[in-house]
Amino acid sequence: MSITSDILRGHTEAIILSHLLEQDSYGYQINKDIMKKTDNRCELKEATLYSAFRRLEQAGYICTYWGDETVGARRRYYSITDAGREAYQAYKRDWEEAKFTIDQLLK
Amino acid sequence: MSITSDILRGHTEAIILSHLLEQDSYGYQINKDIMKKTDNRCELKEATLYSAFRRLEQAGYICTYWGDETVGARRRYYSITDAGREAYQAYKRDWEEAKFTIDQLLK
DNA sequence: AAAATATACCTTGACAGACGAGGTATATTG
DNA sequence: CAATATACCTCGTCTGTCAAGGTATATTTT
Repeated sequence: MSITSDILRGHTEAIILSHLLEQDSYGYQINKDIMKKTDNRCELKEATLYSAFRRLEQAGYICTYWGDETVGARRRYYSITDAGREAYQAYKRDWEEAKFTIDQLLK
Repeated sequence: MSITSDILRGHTEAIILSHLLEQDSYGYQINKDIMKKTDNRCELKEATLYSAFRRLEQAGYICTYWGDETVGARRRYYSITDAGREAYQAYKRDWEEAKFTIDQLLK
């Protein structure tokens, strides 16, 4: 059983930011890590992931740089900014409150 | 602080079904009740509510009938069906699992 | 050596749900 | 008699997800 798009929606950016709190990473790796962390219950589709990266960069929550791979495909790394860290905390508060509120309604 | 549309998304139908488990009700009342239950943290906008009613009816999860008001505006009542009750239980399981999964990702 | 798979990036267009803005009608209150 | 509350509804816009497609390099399998 996997999480539906409509429930996932609104959490994508927070999930990415959370991941970048631990360490800089790149698209393909983030994708794999999220699946692994959740035993494949949650998969951010590539198109979803990349559109979220664009929004996060636009908002100044992440910045990017190319890795210096000498072998293999090039990697675009993402790094969380201070504004991103603040945004993450806000997202997290929203989530805690939303959980409470939705629980109130689904009795 | 109120819950964002994107987090709410995917829960609208479940929230309505949950409400109808208690008793038959009509749009305007459901709207007010939800706001009251959540101290105005969650408001289903009218357009959102009515489009959800259409989907739920289409799916056979609710059925409707007109109230027999002798005074005041007419009311269209909604009633949950057996299929609706089952769908609600499925929604609820999804929600419990989604909570767990998202919590895993937002550390 | 060729084919398949894995790693890694990306874009385009369709789709669905939330909602702002608008509309209708009746009853009550100031 | 105007304003507010109750009660219904539709249309069109916006936004995030994702299926489908593309590129390029490295490794593994046949």
